[in-house]
Amino acid sequence: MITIKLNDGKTAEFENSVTVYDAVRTIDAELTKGALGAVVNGEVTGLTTTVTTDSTVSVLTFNDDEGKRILRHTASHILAQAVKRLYPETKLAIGPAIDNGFYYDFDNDNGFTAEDLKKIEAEMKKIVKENIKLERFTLPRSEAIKLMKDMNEPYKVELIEDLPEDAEISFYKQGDFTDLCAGPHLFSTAPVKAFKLMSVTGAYWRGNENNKMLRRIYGTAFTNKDDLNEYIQQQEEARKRDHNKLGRELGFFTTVDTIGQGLPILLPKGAKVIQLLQRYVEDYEYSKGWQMTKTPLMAKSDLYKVSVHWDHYQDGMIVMGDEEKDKEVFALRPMTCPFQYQAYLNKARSYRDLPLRYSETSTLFRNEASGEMHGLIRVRQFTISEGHLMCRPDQLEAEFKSCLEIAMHMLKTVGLYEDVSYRFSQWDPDNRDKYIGTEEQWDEAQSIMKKILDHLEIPYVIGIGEAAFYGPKLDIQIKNVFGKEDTLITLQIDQMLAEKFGMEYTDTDGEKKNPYIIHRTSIGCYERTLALLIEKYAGAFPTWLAPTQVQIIPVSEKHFDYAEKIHNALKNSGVRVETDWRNEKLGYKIREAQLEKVPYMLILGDKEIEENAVSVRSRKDGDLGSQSIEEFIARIKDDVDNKTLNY
RNA sequence: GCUGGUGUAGCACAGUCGGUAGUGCAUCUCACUCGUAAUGAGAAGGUCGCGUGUUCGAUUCACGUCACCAGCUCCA
Repeated sequence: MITIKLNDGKTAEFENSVTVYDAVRTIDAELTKGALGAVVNGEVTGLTTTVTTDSTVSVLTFNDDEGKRILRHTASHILAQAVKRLYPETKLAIGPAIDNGFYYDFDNDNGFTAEDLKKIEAEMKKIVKENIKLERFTLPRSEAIKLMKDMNEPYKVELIEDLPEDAEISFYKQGDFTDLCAGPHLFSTAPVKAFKLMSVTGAYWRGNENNKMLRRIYGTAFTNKDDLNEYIQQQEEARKRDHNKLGRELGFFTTVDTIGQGLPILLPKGAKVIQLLQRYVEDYEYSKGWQMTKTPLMAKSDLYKVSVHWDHYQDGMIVMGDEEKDKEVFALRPMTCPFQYQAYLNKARSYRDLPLRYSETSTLFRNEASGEMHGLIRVRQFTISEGHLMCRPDQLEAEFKSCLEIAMHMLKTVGLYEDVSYRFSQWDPDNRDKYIGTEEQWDEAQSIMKKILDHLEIPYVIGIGEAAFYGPKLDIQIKNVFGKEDTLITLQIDQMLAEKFGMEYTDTDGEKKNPYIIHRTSIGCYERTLALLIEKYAGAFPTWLAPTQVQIIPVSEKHFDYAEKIHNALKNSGVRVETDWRNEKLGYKIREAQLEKVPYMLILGDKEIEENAVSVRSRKDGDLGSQSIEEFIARIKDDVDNKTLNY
């Protein structure tokens, strides 16, 4: 006899073995409703798994992340089955569940058109309706390979060959379709009630650009149509915030064919927001003991050879000239490090000089691959709040912490603090060519950073192979409206470049030593930050960051004199004010200002002139009634001084 | 760089199965002098992304190229 215990405490006994589903149904049939999978003794499994020992079982539904994954993983198999039915020559690669859905990679020389997707969806509907049972079976390695060879699935053969010798090789079979898969899966295709194929794109086999590019079909799946429709609607709503659309519509930036890719024009509104951020960051950094440098935007190749960028980063640099032909070859700088190091080298340093904190609002140039550019998020020229901090080993933790605190402060101030995640980016020991330094140096730098991060209780994930070539990083990550993650802020520990540059300090014992260097940014690059702020606020910036804070709307031409008086009063108080001098109806001008997302409108007519007041309309709350100009100015100043994030 | 898609007036989009193009908003002019999300009338605005080819004729077809979009790879 075995005892099965549900997580709510109810138990039952069974002979020798029982499937998870039967056990749950026997103990509490209600729980089988909406069940997609289960957790048995802490392990996620399918409902048809057989249990042979005393076990604790809980049921997974669509409300559980793992439940969603099971449904969507099966949906990806249904997709593959439909594709094989319609296009039998197609080869299968991989098809996992992902955050908001699933995908499957296919090798199909003809690709898939939008029409094909419709056909595939129709076939998938049939498969769901057929209510096909999924059966799991395992095979010894050689038989598994033989099966996949017989089925003419070379990618699957390759996958099996790469599995460890002792791995259990499992397959899932659903009717006329069998796939190599670790599972778990649904017991049948029927619960995949609502799904949609979203797009077809290219993806390299095994994520390696030297491999063949496969066709990836993305889709999503839910247990009912309402949830699917809600999700699609949410996606559409999110896309309305897309900075690349909204930022252009609202006049923050534009691009011009003849200038080139990744080289956006920041229009007055975008430039204003960046100026406000930049001033704030520079002043704040200064208050925290950082000194500003201004270093050249380009240098001879000699500098980059010292910094090893010439060997490790040349593809990413804009190089002017040809070393074969030209006496001097220049390159635009892709980062500020080697330039600020020259400031350090300007004189002999003592342990008393450290920590030395150099900041710079630094314009950088990177020759990104042509397909990488994206609005303001990924560009070829950008300006970053860059900084390098040279310190002694005993200062490293406190200084790293203070750099992190500045970054956190900035995230809170602009309102992105809740939206970020942390990645501890480490080197990849299996890919030595990408990095300089020894294994011991990497172990040391990474263990120092780990200690600091653990000590500060930073909830990070580890990114293998994401480190800079000279050291590990703490990357502060953020997702855009499409769910794509980018690095917003980075803090790096570098114990290699100081030696390359001959940067030293004389320690208390009279010995010359290399300082540790922290590479860091406090708000990341301004273009990217602007993009994410546009998406965060849907263009409706908090008052302290709004390009225009107040729009004055005279009721008619009769009120222009008074409008001018108020305009000047606001302007003299440092408020960013515009007046709509056009001869238009009041309602029209309000609508325009509202669509421009100006935080405050002031309506000025006979009534206000008589009362010597202003009527305030808030973008968010509508008509706020009238008040004196002094009161209104105080209100704006309060928003600005407190960096209120009300929007 | 790769896969797929897109490119028609400032913006959003029609359209031409090959005979040089429209609608709405915006712009300009005139009238209205207006009270919290669009007043009315008129005018102007486009070598249909760029180049080459096919053709009597190309915005439409083909090829190339540039830019934009999504994804992959890469990265702040």
